[in-house]
Amino acid sequence: MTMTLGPFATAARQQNKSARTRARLMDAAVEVLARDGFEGASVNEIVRVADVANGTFYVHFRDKEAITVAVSARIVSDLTDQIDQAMTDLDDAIERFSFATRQFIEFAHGLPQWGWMILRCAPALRDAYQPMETHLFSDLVRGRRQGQIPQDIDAFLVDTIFAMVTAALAARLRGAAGPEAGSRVSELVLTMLKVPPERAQEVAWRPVELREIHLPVLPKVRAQRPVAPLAADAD
Amino acid sequence: MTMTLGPFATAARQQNKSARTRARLMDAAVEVLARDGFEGASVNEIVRVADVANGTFYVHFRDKEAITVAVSARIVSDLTDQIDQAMTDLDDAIERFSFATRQFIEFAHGLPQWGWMILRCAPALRDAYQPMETHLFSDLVRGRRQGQIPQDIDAFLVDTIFAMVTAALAARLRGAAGPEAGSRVSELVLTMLKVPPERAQEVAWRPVELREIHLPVLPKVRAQRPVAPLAADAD
DNA sequence: GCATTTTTTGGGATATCGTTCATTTTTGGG
DNA sequence: CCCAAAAATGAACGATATCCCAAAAAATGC
Repeated sequence: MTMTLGPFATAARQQNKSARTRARLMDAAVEVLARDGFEGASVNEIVRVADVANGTFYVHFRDKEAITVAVSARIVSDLTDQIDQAMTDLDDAIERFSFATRQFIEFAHGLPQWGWMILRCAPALRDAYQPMETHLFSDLVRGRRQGQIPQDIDAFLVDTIFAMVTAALAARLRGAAGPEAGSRVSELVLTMLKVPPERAQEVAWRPVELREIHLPVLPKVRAQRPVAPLAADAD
Repeated sequence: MTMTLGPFATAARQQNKSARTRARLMDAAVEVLARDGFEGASVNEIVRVADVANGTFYVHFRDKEAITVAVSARIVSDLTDQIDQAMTDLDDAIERFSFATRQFIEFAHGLPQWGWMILRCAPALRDAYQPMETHLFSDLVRGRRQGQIPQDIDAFLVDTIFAMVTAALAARLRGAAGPEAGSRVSELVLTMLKVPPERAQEVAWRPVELREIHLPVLPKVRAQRPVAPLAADAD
């Protein structure tokens, strides 16, 4: 009966029961959403995977959408935080982009359910995943200001780049591409941005130390829930 | 009671009743799939939209997946056929790519439900939409052989380009981009392929006459169904 | 107009969906 | 160890899902 705990449940091991159950529901939600997509997922399936009574779900979340955005928010913030931390010493925008892309792909590849969930839910819940694009955007305008990116940056371009990176992630997850996926797509993007080819290639393929996956960020422990007569949706 | 007929139903107006109801089911399927996605769509909803008894569905299709691949196959073949026809006089691979991309996006924009259906079902039914990538692939290797594309072509690259084009289509459909979407993404792709910038820009933005939407290709009229005791799935 | 084949119909069997809520179990402080 | 608060439970609701099939309706050939 010693179930292997998911990332959220592991992180919540030291918290009170409510938080622990909530975490198990979130891990289960990731699994189901990754497998069936947002529209195809069902609350019943989530509680089945979480090994929890159906009524328990509604103690913690209002409905399917609520748990999806809660999980998405955590995934997005955990990912961007970790990648940011791993990049504190990088200033050059080109290098930052390449590193972030590679780290992101290898990261999601190491936690495939998170990766699949992102791929399957991002189109359905665009604004929940907006922070990732925003992050990307700010790094790119930095590069523009540094004079390294000749191309003008706007929403359309960021959208395009995001699509390229997620396509690379999809290829990586389905096994069509190996660990070089991040480098390949980096180089393609940089070339597209009219970065000089030698530099694009050098930066994209330079060996780099990717961080270990260390997830999720331990949530702030709160002694007791203050009020909350009914489930809270967003974290 | 004079319902406006969808593209399939219109094309099947002159055929026997079986073909006509089948066509109405397909139009309804497009509408529902575009709105709810593959996982979220239900047979019940399709028959409701088609204004047909639920039992009728199973006379024509085995299940949801069967009708989805049938519709997808028709959409893909109709689209590629029409675009091919409009390109018969174009030899230059660069120009072909740019034209096809622009035509494709404006096309799907003129028939938004088809566009949305492609966007929402392509990830779930990759092989049904493979022909589009294959088409793209062959045009690109042609350009490679013509010496116009310095970049090597492989599945990963085609995947990436396809993702870029569909992202542009999505932006166009949701109103985030105007008619320039096709040109913009064309130029980006060509730049990525290391086509000289001036040429990329010239080809991508040169005014071009896009064909009228003329759909779907009238299906070959067959006097009578020969046998088929139970529904056929693929066309 | 009639008989035969083709096609559609709609209700029924069965399963699962989301959701609520009265009840039971677990938790933790004194 | 006991008791109040917190949390989890699972039976039960109506809605909706898929799929089947005997019967009705429509189309077709003579």
